[in-house]
Amino acid sequence: MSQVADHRDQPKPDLDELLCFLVYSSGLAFNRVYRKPLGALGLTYPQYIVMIALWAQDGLTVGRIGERLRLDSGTLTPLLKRLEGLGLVSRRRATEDERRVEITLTPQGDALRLRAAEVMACVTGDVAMPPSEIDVIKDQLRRLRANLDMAAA
Amino acid sequence: MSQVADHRDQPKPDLDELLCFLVYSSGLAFNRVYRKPLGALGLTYPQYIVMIALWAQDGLTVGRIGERLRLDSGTLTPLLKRLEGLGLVSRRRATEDERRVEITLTPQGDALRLRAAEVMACVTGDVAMPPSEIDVIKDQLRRLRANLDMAAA
DNA sequence: GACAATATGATTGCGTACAATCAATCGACT
DNA sequence: AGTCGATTGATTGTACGCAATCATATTGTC
Repeated sequence: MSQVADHRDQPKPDLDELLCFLVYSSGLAFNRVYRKPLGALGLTYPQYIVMIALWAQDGLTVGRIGERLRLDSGTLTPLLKRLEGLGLVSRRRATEDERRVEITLTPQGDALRLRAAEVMACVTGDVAMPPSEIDVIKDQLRRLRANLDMAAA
Repeated sequence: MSQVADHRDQPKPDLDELLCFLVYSSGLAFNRVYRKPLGALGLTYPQYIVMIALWAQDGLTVGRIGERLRLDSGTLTPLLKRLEGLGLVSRRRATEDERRVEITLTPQGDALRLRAAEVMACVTGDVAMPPSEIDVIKDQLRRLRANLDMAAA
């Protein structure tokens, strides 16, 4: 009994059945939630995560920031120049190795830490899921991302 | 007993402890995995999901595509013009309501369905997680996204 | 020292994302 | 017919994200 299959029998995947689309659209949704409170600080979401990286460890080079955020210099260079224009960070060539550019928080950049913590708490509330479940999602996303990284390498 | 807390006691969140960053960076990782196989078809990831929406239901207007993909006309109009330039879709004003622009698959656009299915299967392999676990993640992301949508509304 | 190989950012070009705004159209009501 | 309000895309401007390329600086080797 051979099975006949024209393309009407092909799965017509609803986008919400695709893991890739759920990740993609959830990222857009996060961005929309962050837009307003971060906008009050003058930041975009990618700028915010750069600041988080610097609050955790100041004085990183462009390359190290890129490793942590998984972004390349084509993204980071103009972004960091904007943060510099906002007076939140300073960029200067390392004296030991003039290929490197070290990014340092200014006092204003450091001071933003507290207001940013409020944004984080606010968004955590918007997620509106129990901490135990959030931990599960985070663990799954870490493993998913690791698998994708492996495949893209 | 008042507690002293300077900012060194503040949590210095590792980015990988933040749900928002895991979603964000997983989206970038998906994009990187899709880039090569989709590039062979001449598509970007957002163009690919537009095509998926059209393969599921042809003849959608710009606005309806935007609803399904959660993108606005500022994103879709140039994207659809590129798909038109690739010969995959046609754009024409609806005669009944000339505000609407209907997007229709060309034969070439429809034909791409099969090659796209191979890409999907390939990426599904790259995800490298058991289907039961994928179903769990998808369900969690749907609920997370719904909560974020609620907060952003 | 000379020179190749490597490392590191910067630049350019293309394609999203989205806010804000605009233009055209439609619907309903007078 | 005329007009007001709402709908729908298109346009503009800003900001990512990344591939490809470039310029500079460093390291290793001779």
